[in-house]
Amino acid sequence: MGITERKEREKEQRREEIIAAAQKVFFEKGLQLATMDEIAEAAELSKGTLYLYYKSKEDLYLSVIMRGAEIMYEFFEKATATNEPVLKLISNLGDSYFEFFQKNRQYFRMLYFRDNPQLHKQVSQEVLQVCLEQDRRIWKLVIDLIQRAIDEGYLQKNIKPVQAAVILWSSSTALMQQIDRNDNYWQEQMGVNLEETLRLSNSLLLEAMMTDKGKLEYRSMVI
Amino acid sequence: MGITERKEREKEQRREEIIAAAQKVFFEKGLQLATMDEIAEAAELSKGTLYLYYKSKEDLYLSVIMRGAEIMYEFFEKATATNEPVLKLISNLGDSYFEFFQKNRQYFRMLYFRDNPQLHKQVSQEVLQVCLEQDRRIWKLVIDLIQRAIDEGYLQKNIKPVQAAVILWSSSTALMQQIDRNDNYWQEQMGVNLEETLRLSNSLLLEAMMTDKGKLEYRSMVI
DNA sequence: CTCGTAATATGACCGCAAGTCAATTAATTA
DNA sequence: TAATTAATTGACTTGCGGTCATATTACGAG
Repeated sequence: MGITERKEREKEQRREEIIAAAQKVFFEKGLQLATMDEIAEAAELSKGTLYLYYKSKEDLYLSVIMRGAEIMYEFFEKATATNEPVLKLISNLGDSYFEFFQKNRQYFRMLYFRDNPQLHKQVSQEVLQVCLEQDRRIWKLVIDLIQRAIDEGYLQKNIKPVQAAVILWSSSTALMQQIDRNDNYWQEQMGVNLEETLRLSNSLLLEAMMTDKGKLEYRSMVI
Repeated sequence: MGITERKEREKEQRREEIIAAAQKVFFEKGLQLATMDEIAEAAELSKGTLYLYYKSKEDLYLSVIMRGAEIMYEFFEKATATNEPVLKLISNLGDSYFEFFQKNRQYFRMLYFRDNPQLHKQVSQEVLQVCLEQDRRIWKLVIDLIQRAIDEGYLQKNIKPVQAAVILWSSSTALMQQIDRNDNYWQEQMGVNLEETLRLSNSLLLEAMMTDKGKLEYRSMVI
C-alpha cells in the first residue's frame, strides 16, 4: 500500500517535471513556436509520454498559466493582508498587480491567452474547470475588498462591487498589456509614460467611485 | 494602354474577391481553424493563386482586419462630425465604438488579434506598415478631439490628451472584450450588466478628467 | 488567323508539427 | 523466476501552410 502512494507521488512529480520543461520552452518561444518535441527533449522524455500526462499542447500551456495565476494570487493576498485602511488596500492591490506584471511578464503574457477563447481549440474540460475555479478565487478577493470599502463608507453605495472590480481590473489589465507591447512606441513617438498613465487611470477611477469620506481619507493618505 | 488599365482593375478585383472569401471563412472559423484550402474553395480559386495575391494566411487575415478598421474609422468620423459641444462628441465617440462593436462583432474580435504580436509569425512588413498607418489615423482622431476639449476648458489641462485617449480607449476595449466573451456569465452568475458597466466606466473616467466648467456642461447635457 | 510570349492559374508535392498506437522496457507481484 | 501490469518509446498518421514545375489563358506581332 506504501507502493501505490509512492507511485502516486512519482506520477505527480513527473507531471511537475513536464510542466517545468514546458514552462521553459513556452517562455522562450511562446505557444505557437514551441513544439511538443522540444518540450519532450527539455523534459528528457519522449513525446508520447507527454501525452500520457497532458491531453494536448494547449492543456500543457494552460497548466503553466495556472502556475502563473497562483503566483499572482499570492501577490494579491500579501498586498491585502495588512491592517491598513481599506482604500489603501485597494490601492496596494493595484500596485501588486503591476508588480506581478513587472516581475512575471512571461506569465502575464500567457495569462491573457486564457481570455481569448478563439485560441482554445484543444483545451480539455477538466483543465478549463480548474482554471475557472482559480479565476473565481481571484475575483472573490477583489470583490470582497471592494465590498468592504463600500460597507465602511469609503466607496459609493450605488456602485456594485462587482462592477467596480470589473472596471478597475479591465482598465489595469488593458494598460499593462499596452505597456508590455508598445511601451517604447508610446514613450518615444507620443511622449507618454504608460506606467504613469496606469497610475493616473487607477486613481481617477478609484476617486470617481469614492464617497466624500473616502476622498478625504484618500487625499490624506496620498500625501 | 487601355488594356493594362483593365488588367490592373481585374487584378484589384481579384484581390477583393479573395478578401471577401477569406472574410467569410475567417468569420465562420477564426484564424486558427480556417484553412487556406477552404478559403481557396470559397474564392473558387486554387490555393496557389491565393499566394500570388497575399504572402501568407496572416497577411490575408490582417487585410480583412483592415476592412474592419476602416469601417470603425467611418463610425468614428460620423460620430464626431456634428456641431455638438465637444464633450458630447467625446461621449458620442464612446457610443459609436460600442455601436461598432455590436454591429461588427466579428471584426471587433479580429481587431484584437492585431494587438497580440505573439500571434504575428508571418505578417509581411508591407501589410504591417499599412496597419500602423491606419492605427495612427484612428488615434489622431481621438487625440485631437480630446485636445480640443482641453483647449476649450472642459477637460483638465494637466492631463495629456494622449494619456486621456489611451485610458478611455483601453478601458472601453477591455470591457467590450469582456462583453464579447463572457456577458452571460457576468449577467447570470454575478448579476451584473456589463453594458451598463461600460457606460459607467466611461462616464466615471470622463467626469474625473473634467474641469468644473466641464462637469457643469456635462451634467446639463446628460439630463 | 496563328503562333510565340507573357501573364495567370493550378494542384501535386514538401516540410513540419500535433497527436496516436503497437511494440518495448521496467517495475511489481505470485 | 516467470507472469502480469504499468510506464515509456518513437515510428507513423494526419492535416495544413507554403512552393513550384506545369498547364492554361490572354495578348500582340506577323
